[in-house]
Amino acid sequence: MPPKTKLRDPAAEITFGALPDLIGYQLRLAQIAIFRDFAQTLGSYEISPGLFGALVIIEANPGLKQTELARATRLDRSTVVSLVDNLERRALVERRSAAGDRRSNALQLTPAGKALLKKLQRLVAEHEQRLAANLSAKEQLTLVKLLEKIFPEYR
Amino acid sequence: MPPKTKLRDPAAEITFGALPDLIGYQLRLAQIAIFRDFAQTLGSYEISPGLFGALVIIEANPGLKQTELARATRLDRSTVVSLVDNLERRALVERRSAAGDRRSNALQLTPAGKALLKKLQRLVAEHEQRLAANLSAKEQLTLVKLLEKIFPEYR
DNA sequence: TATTGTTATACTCTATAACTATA
DNA sequence: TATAGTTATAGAGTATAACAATA
Repeated sequence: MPPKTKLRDPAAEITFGALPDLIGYQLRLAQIAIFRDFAQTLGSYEISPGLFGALVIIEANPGLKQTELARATRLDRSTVVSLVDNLERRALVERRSAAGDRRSNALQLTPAGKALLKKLQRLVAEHEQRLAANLSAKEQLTLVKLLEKIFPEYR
Repeated sequence: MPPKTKLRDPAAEITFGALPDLIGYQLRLAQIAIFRDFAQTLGSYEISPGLFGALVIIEANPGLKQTELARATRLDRSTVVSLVDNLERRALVERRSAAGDRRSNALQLTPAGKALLKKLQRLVAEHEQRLAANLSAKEQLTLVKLLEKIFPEYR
């Protein structure tokens, strides 16, 4: 007799094979959930995790060039152009002329950008509390430390 | 004098403000690196983490319906249509007629699908070893356990 | 009425390649 | 020659809404 695939009991639970043991899989699942909560938390502001990160980096490094922002965010230079377009259209970021190199832009938050970022940071802190609701303070620290050990050579 | 934004020293390193302490941020960084290594590892096979996960789930639950696959992968039903189209076009998955309900498809791996999945699983195991290269066996286990505690209500 | 799969459509995120202006 | 920013374009991945077939 040829080997036939045994079909599953349609009433049975779906199983996930070896997936749940994979770090990559659990990380992806966690991120899907995190992304949804993030979007819901910042709902009215139309700010993605990527845009939030860019705002934080620009605030921490006022005057940085787009190429530097691209490196810091792991995005292509061309992708950063639309990202900055987006933030500038909303008057959160300004492209200033950089002192000493007329090719590059010096990025800065506008006062409105700074004010918005303050609000966002409060909301993101709440979001972090929610995602870590089942983790002790010590576990949260451990988690960050372990995540930092994944492909540290690419950071 | 009006408060002026102090520009950063152009020779200085870029800093990341409060981002590195955020679980969500570290998770995103880790995932970007993992995704790139995954793609490189499975390079010639054109299989994304999502497609790999779908193959594993179909193998573990032969005969499952598209709607069930959608739930398991956290994708919309319509997204699963193109996912299955993709795998069926490559003769890795078959849509069989489901016994007892002519609306639904019973999904199964083809022999070619099973053979490919075996190869992929070996490659993914290598990929996991690489991403966890800096983690002890105990740390790997801890990491998975901690990740499972993030928004468990969405799993 | 409700569910399954499907289609048409659109939106977000991202990259590659080619261009320009400056260095 | 090389770099900074830009544009045009394309591809992946995803979702929403409306529909036909079937339950």
